[in-house]
Amino acid sequence: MTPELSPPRSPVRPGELDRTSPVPLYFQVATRLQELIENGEIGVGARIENEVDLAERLGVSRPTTRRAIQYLVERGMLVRKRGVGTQVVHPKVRRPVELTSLYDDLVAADRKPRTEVLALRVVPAPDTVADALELPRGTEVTWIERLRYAGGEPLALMHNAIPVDLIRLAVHDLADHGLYELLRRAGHVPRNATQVIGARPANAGEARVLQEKRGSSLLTMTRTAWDAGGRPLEYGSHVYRASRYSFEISVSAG
Amino acid sequence: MTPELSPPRSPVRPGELDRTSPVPLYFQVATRLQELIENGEIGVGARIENEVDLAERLGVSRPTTRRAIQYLVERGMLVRKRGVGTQVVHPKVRRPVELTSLYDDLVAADRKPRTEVLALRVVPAPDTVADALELPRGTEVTWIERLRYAGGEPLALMHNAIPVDLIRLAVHDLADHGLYELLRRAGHVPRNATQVIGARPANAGEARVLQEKRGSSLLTMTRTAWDAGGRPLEYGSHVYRASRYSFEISVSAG
DNA sequence: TTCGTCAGTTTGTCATGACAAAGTATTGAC
DNA sequence: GTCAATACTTTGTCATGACAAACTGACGAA
Repeated sequence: MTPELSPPRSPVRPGELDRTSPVPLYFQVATRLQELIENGEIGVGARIENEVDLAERLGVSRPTTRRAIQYLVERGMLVRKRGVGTQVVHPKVRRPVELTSLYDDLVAADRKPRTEVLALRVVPAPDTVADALELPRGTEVTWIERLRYAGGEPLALMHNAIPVDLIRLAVHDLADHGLYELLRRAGHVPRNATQVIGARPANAGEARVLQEKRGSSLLTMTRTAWDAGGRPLEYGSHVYRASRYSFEISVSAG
Repeated sequence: MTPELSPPRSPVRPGELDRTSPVPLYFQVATRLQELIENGEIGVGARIENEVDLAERLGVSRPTTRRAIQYLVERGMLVRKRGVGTQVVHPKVRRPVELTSLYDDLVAADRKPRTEVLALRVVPAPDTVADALELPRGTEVTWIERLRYAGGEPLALMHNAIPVDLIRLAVHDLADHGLYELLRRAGHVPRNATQVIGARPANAGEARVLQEKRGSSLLTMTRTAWDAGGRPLEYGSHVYRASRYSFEISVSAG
């Protein structure tokens, strides 16, 4: 029943820990373990060394080792069973570590994104937008309209609203970078978001800028994003060409 | 800048802890804190008592208190800042605790779901399905086709494949319960999933059963779900009427 | 006023030690 | 041979103690 009972490997060598570093010990251990797993040096299903031995061999305490392992358990790379041990789980279930934006995704997929900024101005927020951003109705927000290209073809028409006091945006910044990258650089790290994804036929204006036929299917997405403290960062209302794009989403419970 | 600096409340009273219970102390503390937060007895933005005092007052060690708080931090209810304290965050950003299925969602929204089972048989898995479920190509799987109604109207056409050795399914079970509920009841708890969401026009057959016009927009979703150990539980390929349904998704990083 | 310094508060990291609970493997009785 | 009891392994829980790092606010010097 038990998978390959390969002899527990030696995951991390003691010399690799740096006690003078500002990086916490548990994090150094976790990072090294993660590398070994991602490089396949500890195969899927294999058991890692038990906590007690690992701690002793590395010269750290058991709680420190435990915390390192726990860190990887929480992001779904390892599973622990009392009385059995700790095993590496299949890579597919691992949780994404950051909230990504379309631009980041396209860059990562080498699809050569380009952004055309259609509008950038400060306007009073419509009620739905103000409610989403938890601002008093009528508060002014930075309003952005962008056309996103990938591989030379139009892909999405994007509308965003951002609280004015959060960040000063310039057209050339938006042309060269994703919105989330700019927010992060300004110290506002998106951490939670709710998205509503739907579909509808394209109207005439959308069909024109997206080079689709009128009536063809579009994916729609409205999103509100918050930082770790629950502060609303961004409201977005976007349409994507369904013929060229789909959402890939990882969900994990617990 | 700081929100209401209400005096730190007394969140948990010492008498509420039961050291003879098999429920871990840290979990008892966490549960009680969670109740207080959800009941609004500790308001959004309010600071909770600091770790050291709380531990002393409850008669538990600081690590135990810390672990309780950490538990709530990880599910997004609390935020900690070194040198500042621990605050309650806005309810909107809290992470869902379970992977829900369409049926559960409809029940919760009181939209009176009904399910018509169109097919339930064992067939050799197509290659894409076998790959998704990590089975050898050609392995037999349980294949389900269902038509899901809500409020008397057709809503979605659903196709699922499930490893045969996982669960024995009966038509009447599927008619009365969601697939995830049945899986959970059989001891297979879905924990992670990847979904790909897209859109396309309806073909003739889909339009007929869903009572839509041919060519109207449909939402498509393919999903693979795994349990905590990384074992594939289910592959699904579904289409939804875009005019009646949209996906609401919470994403959280870290 | 403005800036830096310093003390105080609070969370973050780490070590050591102990016992409990769950699962596995072995042993022994029948 | 089968089954139950036992020993062993491994993770889970909890306590105590210590110091570090980040933030706040008050104070004082320029």
